[in-house]
Amino acid sequence: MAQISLTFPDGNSRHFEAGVTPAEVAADISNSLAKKAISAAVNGRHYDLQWPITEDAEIAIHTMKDEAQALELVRHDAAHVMARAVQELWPGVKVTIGPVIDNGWYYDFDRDEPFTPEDLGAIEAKMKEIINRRDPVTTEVWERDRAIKYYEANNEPYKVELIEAIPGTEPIRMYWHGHWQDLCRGPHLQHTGQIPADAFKLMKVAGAYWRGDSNRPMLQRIYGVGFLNRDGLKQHLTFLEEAEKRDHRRLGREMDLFHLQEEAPGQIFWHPNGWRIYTTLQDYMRRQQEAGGYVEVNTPQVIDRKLWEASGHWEKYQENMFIVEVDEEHAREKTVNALKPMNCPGHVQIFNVGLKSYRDLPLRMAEFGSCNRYEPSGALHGIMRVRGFTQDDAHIFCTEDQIESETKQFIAFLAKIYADLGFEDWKIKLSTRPEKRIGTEAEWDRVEAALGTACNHAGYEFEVQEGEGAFYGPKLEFVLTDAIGRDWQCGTLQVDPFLPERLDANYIGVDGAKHKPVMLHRATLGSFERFIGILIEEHAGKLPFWIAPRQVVVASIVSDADAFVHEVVAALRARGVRAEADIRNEKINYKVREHSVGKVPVILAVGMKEVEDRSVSVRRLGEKHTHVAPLDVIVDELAAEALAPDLR
RNA sequence: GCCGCAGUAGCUCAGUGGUAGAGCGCACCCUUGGUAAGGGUGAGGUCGGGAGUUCAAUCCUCCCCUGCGGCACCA
Repeated sequence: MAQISLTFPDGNSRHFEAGVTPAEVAADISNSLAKKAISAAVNGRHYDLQWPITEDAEIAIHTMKDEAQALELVRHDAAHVMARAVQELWPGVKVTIGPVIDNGWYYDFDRDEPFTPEDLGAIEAKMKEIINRRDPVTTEVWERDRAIKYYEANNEPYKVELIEAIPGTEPIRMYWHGHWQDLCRGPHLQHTGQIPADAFKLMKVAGAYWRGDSNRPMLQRIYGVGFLNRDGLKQHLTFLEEAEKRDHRRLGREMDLFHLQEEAPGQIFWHPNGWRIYTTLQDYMRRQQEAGGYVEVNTPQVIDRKLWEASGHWEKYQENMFIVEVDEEHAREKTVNALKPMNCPGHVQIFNVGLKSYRDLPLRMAEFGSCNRYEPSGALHGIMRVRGFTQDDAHIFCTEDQIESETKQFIAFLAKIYADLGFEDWKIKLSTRPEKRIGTEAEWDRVEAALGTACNHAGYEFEVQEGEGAFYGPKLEFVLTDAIGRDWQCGTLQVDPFLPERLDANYIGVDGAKHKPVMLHRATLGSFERFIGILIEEHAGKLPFWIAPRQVVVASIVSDADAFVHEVVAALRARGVRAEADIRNEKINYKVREHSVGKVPVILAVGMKEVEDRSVSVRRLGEKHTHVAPLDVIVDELAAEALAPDLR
């Protein structure tokens, strides 16, 4: 038998027979390591303890102390144990796939009856039982045909389909947890007893399409979360509870910012407090855009279908558009119009008026464009995904040569704004050519590279999403995260050489001939609605002072101070601070509590002492202590703080 | 759009085949209180909408709407 040399993390090497498994290596080191081992790293690859090693390699044996690997295995085995529990409880339920995800795993099942919340409890109990059996996990590589026949005989058609999709070069690996069997690429734990039985929880059941395809059967997905110990689970559940308190829908109600109601699904009724946030942001963005070399325009809401046909929206996007037909009885001519879902065709109309020269490029045309899209009902989500929204949209008409510098400039523009708004943590995704696309490979090569280099030159990393680009061009997505870790695309930059073609936009080049400009669609915040949602969740409602809708409440401690309260409010308002008086017949404790819950950044309390020396008692949100400041000092201080970052 | 769950007072929620309850909030009164809920009294509901079963429906059945969690979608 051939010998191989295995090198351990401490640098020592030893010889073993080729085909030795990590389990045997561990046993060779010590009995206790053999018991504690969960998997191995062999030349950097996460390796099952049972897989044979056939060549010289670097090896490390993992135990539960190797947290990343342990979590991966625990969750993966828990997914299998869950599937086993389901099949033990309800024989005949078909199994499909069950991957590890953030914080846990899911497994998709095909079963006629829906799983109920009570079922989850039963499954959890059965899982604990299986874990306690400490069933060994074993594995074999099977011939493809044998595996297919096996699954056909067991009435598991989804598994057959999975095997058929595995490339011929890959082994078909079967795993057993005791007598229960599943197709799996591994690796896995030694036995089910290595799963901590008190550190997982089944969270919810949801529908999910087989292979993510809405034309295929709807399966039932059970989600679980799992950790290495009870504390890990507890921490996660606490995090979810805390996240619930940051939910913008809840804070929107508590802070009296907006509401939604069933007569206008997906559209927002902005209350005074919410609208102050909106207009403050919009004013700020308008200044940024002016400074950034944009011109602002405004275009119609309701536009004849002819223009949408020309732009291609009628064909490609109609099912997402609100179509407006004028009643024939009331109109001399019946026309079919659509509410604009995007601003681009309108902007091209403005570009097209008069002849443009290369000297006009790049032309940066901005609009706070109010759009309506008929989003699928299931996609609606608070104010983050709505049917009526306003983009801080702009289209940059430029030459292909200018794409890179415009992109770079835009990223810097966006980064500054995100920083001003308190976001340091965001990421860029580059979506590249999709399967269905127009244009030549060479064109795609050029524009994708231009976006990528622009990012690099601007000093930003990006994640590539292969095939996720628009059919007309690649795009950059600027992604922010909500309270429970869901990603939302906010900013975007998309290259579009196509619309100028369709809508016949031209400029006269240096050569005196007509040329087509390239269009960059770009948005910084994305939509005010979504961005405000993220902003609320990011700050848990405690918005930066300059954006806070109610910046200061001046509260009287005794009613004899009421007159001075009004004087303080007036002084603040005169300096541009959003201040309100609270002279209600309530104790100061009550007022402090109420305005703290309402996330008012500053409470100024006024009693007789303050009246006498013309001062106020200052209490900042989140701080327990207070201090007394002379009126004119605090007015200066808050007036300075109320300025937007770009005006300081 | 698909799967599942839910909809009772402004909010959070309890409840019953015989037309409804709590806490908070709101109004009024007492209280003038020094930094996260002082006390009392009172008003407030077509029980999401429609149809059906029943002597009788908020409750049971069906359809629809909206919301929530996922999936799909997201120019």
